[in-house]
Amino acid sequence: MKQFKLHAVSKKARAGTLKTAHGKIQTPFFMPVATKASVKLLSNEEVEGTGTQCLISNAFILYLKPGLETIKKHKGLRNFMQWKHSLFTDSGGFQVLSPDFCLKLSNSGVLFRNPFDGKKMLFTPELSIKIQNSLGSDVAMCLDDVPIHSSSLPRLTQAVNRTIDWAQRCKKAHKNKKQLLFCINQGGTVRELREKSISSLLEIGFDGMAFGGLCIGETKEKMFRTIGATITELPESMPRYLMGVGSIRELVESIALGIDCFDSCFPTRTARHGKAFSSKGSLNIAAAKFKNDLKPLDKECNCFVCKTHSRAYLHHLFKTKEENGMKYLSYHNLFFLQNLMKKIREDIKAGSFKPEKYA
RNA sequence: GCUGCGGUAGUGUAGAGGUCAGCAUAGGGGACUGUGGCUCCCCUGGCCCGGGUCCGAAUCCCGGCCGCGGCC
Repeated sequence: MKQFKLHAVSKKARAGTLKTAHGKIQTPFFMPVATKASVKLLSNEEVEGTGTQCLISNAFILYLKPGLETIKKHKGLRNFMQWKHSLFTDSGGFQVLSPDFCLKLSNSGVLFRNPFDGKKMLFTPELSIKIQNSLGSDVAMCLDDVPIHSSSLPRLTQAVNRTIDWAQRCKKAHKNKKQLLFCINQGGTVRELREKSISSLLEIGFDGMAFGGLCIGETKEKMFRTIGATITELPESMPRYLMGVGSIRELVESIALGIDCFDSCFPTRTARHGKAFSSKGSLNIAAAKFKNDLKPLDKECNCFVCKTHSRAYLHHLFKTKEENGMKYLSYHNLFFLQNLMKKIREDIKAGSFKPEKYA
């Protein structure tokens, strides 16, 4: 992949650059989610301030609302939301399969009910790609079939085969030459299925490879074992994306296995629920012990929240449901995470990356 | 002074002889991982006080105390 350049490898951990139509992303990197074209509670300037290089939005959700017409009138999603840097779009595979939408899953696609008008519609690989082409994101994701983690072997096998078939259809439908296209492997925590998924997808040929259907309830040990055992099948030149991972420990350990790219709602959602990342483990700011704590969330963090506000103040904002509390913790968590990613990139380049160091 | 109504977790309330006394909120703790943004789970905590009737009383009766209303 000529868009991806590796600069350094420290054991299995990699540092590189992913070039998109709108910038160079230093890897490994983390994307906050802007599902509905906005990182919840934060302005673009604030998101930039956290050190974020790239966001990920959601094709399916944006297709439902505001719809493609509005976004086309703005000449694309980046322009619509005024995000100046790189942007991924997720296919919508993860969302459309939720019981809220999904009526019937079949080889042709996902029959779903549009909650805004009640109409039944078929969401297909071709439609997902068409939407993502119109949105004009820098990286589009293939539509995949994501089985729940407790699925039977036949169901996992079906999902692997269907995801391969859908990836083929996505590739065929993909017309936007400025947009990279990443595929997604499946297979639960069954090594043979993952390997089959990976080899078939490699044959079709994509700009990047995502691990899908992980971190959805299986044990962390199984997740890491699965990634570790199958990531070796990938060519070095291919960027590897672990979808849906956003907690410190999982990020660090996945980077140690050779993952380059992540996205997750975890840092911002957990922030809205009062939990702040820190170098000494996360803290629940609403807990009574912080009522009179004058210290910042993390004394080593340079974010404006830590430089300005005490834990006691943030505790107060949560207890009184002032929404700045959620905003400040969202900002801090993203800043903390992006700062950690930066340190990790530097350490990989310096050859001093050790997973134990950060968690 | 007389009379009526009412007193149930910190707060607001349900409960009309047998309830593990229900609910909401506050308080304490936990969860959240390709987000339909204020979610979910767990825990603590209560029948105003005395008597009486009854196998059994938050519930019925009597007396007190307190609150609100009405009348002298």
